Amino acid sequence: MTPPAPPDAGPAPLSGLEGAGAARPEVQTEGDIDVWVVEDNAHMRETVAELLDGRPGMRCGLAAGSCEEALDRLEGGDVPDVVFMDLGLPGIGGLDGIGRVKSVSPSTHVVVFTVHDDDDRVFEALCAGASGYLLKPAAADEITGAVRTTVRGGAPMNAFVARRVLDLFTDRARPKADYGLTAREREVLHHLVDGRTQGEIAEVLFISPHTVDTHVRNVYAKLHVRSRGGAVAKAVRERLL
Amino acid sequence: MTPPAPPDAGPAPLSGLEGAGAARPEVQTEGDIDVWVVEDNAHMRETVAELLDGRPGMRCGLAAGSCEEALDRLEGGDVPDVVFMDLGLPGIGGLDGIGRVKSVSPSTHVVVFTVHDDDDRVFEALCAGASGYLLKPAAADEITGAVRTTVRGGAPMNAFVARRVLDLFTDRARPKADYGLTAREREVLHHLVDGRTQGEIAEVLFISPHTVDTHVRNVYAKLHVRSRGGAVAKAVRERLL
DNA sequence: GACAAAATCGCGTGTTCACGCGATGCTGCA
DNA sequence: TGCAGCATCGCGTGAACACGCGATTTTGTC
Repeated sequence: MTPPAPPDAGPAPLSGLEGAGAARPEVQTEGDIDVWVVEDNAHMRETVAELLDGRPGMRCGLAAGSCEEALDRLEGGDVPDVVFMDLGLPGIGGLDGIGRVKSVSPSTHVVVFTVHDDDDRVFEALCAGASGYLLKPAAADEITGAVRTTVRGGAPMNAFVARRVLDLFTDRARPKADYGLTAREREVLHHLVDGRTQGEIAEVLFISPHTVDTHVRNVYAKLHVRSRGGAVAKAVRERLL
Repeated sequence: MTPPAPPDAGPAPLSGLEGAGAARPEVQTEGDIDVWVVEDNAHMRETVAELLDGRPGMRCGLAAGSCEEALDRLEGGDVPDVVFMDLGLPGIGGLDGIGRVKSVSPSTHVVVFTVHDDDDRVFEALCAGASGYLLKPAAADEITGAVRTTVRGGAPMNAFVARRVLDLFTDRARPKADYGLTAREREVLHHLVDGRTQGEIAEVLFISPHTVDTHVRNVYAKLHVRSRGGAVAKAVRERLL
């Protein structure tokens, strides 16, 4: 887990909140982390952009109001290190935007930045390739910290989003239909998934092939399928074993 | 994501580090969060236990050196809110321990507390039902924060563990063997998974059943299976579609 | 333009499957 | 004491499958 310690300008100095457009250092070294902000709310966009530009070791290379704008720049050849992506965007939504950004530039880390924290959006965003999930409102240090964490190979998200991720991916949420299969039927189904023929199953279970046949029929009936392929697919997909 | 705001005694007062066994308040209200610590290193165990007992709103109900000890108490009827579980334990290991604790008391949150952060252990721990993953060494506030976060429905873990979780569950890490299937073969395989017969597939694709048969054979050869069930299972399990 | 890979089509044969229509025991439960 | 649910066994039939051994055409690439 030891962070690979890539581009980082050391611990962020306690610089406090930057004043509105005051004298900010315009030095943008090539080694800086290039962060793009895609956010339709102009005020929020500017605030974040200024925050990023005001911190050493990072800069805001683009503050776009839409995915289209960012994608244009991307296809132009520019490649940011991190993209902060709002989800509630006009035109190409943020969820689609994540996938498009990643397909054009797989090395770019996309961090979702949104007020929405429902299961579906979290799930889809992460499946689309997001490397982090930040909730608005976020403190300045949360945002800059997320940038540094991300380029170091971490996935910034709070504990509640993390829990959602866990629940989503470990199926604790899923009801897990069982179709009323008996133990014996499940056992037979298991062998079917392993690619065995009815005859082979009969040998393994020390029962008649006819009995296996009966079990298979019952499984088909309960799973509402009419073929081996359908039964196996349903069993694997819905984890009925 | 709004935390359901359950038992919580407000923000932890900045109590500093507690002195060694000094006069600590022995008030243990029934409403306190009951935390058990399972950790074979006596010094670490005592340190954490004292930390927990020293904070308002929580108490350490058990400081055990082994899973067996904790499981005995569990089966005796005691049910903690949170269990801090070390992974490198003698006897029943921590990974097994998680599953056992959860099976006896599903409502108990198990938080892993370990120095190990490799993929396999993180994966197995979370699959076994862990609600969080804390890395040693951890600051006092990290530990008590993790307790509060957990009972509020969060999953405490740092950004690097979170990234591991993401990578593990979204298969970004997995090489994703493709067995050299051609586009057409993948298409046919897809229909097989959907439970269609070769004749039906032929109709859908406007080709001869013989051609479908050939494709199916090639798929079998490439997947090293000799039956429909085997092919479908492999396709679904390894996401070849 | 040659060559390889892929996609297409064909036949025959033995095996396995899906399903129709039975049947007998055993167990738990009302 | 039923009676339902489960597991077991049996036979027959037509369809689908797995595989052996061909073939031609299309497509892409060097």
